Amino acid sequence: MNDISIKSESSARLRDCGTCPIRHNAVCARCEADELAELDRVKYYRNYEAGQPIIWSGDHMDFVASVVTGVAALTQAMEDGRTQMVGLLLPSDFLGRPGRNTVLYDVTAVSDLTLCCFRRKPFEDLLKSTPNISQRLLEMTLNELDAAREWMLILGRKTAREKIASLLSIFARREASLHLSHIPDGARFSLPLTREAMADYLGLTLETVSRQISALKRDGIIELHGTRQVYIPDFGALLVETGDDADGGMPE
Amino acid sequence: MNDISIKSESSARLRDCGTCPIRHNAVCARCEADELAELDRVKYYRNYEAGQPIIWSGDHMDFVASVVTGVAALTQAMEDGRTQMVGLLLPSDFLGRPGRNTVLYDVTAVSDLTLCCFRRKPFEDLLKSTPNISQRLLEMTLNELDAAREWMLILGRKTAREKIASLLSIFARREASLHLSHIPDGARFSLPLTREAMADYLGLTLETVSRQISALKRDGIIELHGTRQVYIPDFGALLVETGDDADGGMPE
DNA sequence: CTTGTGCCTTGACCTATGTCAATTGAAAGC
DNA sequence: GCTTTCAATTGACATAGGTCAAGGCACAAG
Repeated sequence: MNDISIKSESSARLRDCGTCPIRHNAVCARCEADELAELDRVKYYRNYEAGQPIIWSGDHMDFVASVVTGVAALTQAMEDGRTQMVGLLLPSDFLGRPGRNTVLYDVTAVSDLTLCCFRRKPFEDLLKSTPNISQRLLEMTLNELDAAREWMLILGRKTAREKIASLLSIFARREASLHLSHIPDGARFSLPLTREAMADYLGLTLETVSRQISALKRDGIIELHGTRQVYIPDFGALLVETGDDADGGMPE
Repeated sequence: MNDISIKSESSARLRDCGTCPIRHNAVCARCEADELAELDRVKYYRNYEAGQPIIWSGDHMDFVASVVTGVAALTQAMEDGRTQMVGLLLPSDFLGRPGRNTVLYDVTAVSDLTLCCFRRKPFEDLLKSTPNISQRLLEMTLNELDAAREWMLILGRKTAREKIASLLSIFARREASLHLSHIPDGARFSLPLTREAMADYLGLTLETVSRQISALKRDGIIELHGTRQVYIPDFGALLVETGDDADGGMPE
């Protein structure tokens, strides 16, 4: 919600890179004016409503894109309906795979979403000729790989409670990095995902997610306002619940 | 073992890129003679014995490297000893993270291992000046990200039996892509991992791994010679057990 | 051939999480 | 202000996989 739900009316406003909210974080972060102009020639915006599919696994994909506002999810599905989220794209994240014209997972808009799309072929050409783009993309991809690996530890080894705590701390941290400066003690944010989407993210069922959230609430680790607004009185206490060492409780 | 266990005696022989077994797959795959010469100036070889640690999470890492022969594992550990493998590096795979001088996971030699190392700083400079390197690295990183995402589905949603079947089919496929041409019906290979390492890979315990392997054997999906030699009479049957759709059983 | 030392297998039992089903809550349209 | 609808909670119960413990197998060293 809040800063996420810019709808179609704004697509005109967004056409200018100068005022683009992700100007300094996306693939184009390092581009000079002339390079932006090149990109501009192959770009267009697209809007999706919350819940809308963007592409299906196996589809032909003739563009790559940056998420401007909103949240998109990459999910893999099995025949029998089991589903695992394998990527969560937030503003400035990159969607698509230069060098491949087909897509390996379903992509869905989790919230209302605006993409800044680039036609794939010309983008690939730019990639070759513009180190400021290809190097930024390499950096972003390495970051995503690191995130994916952390996620694997969560999926493979953590208990349900630890999984939920980990997810909440990820959101809390991100919220902090956007607005406030650092230490998010007393963080407050609204969950961008339904219980079902959280379950898909964490390899759980929605019932287990619900139960563990209730348990964390009972134990005073989190407070809920309604069903989406989360308040974290003591971030350290939440961290302990994630099972990640770091320090955990500083007393002792 | 077989083609993997080239030991220290060979490190001299390996000094020449011309005869390097990974010449056409590693980061250097696209390099011209002059670019190889540049790389050569900052490179050196290192050998590790099976089981040896290479670096620990948090350590300073002053090199990046290509795996020349052998297998290395990236693992994340939790305080209480739980452990999850998050990457398995095979010959030609890249180790290290340009732009970061510290390492996020433990790296261990799973089998005897030879690395072709590049001093980090000069490698990063080359990366900036040599598109043939940076673009190959981008491509490889995107591939790893795809693999990581497939792995997430395995970790998050598959049953123990499906996990084992998936792992075996991954090995079978790789074996095939090395030696034979394609369809690995009647594949035969030796497991490069102990039961414990497989458990770490799959987010299981070693007992469960053992039980599921026994079960697949009982059901005639695989045959074992000793404890490591695997024979797969009917690859399609194995695929069905992975839970991945594709086609599965062609009859029907 | 004998003894170790690491794997690996197998069994009995336990628990975390999934499954199925009923209820409650809360935002959206009339 | 009601009704509808979709999301979330909660409970009772089932089960896959973890835990603990005892052997077994095979290769290496003597």
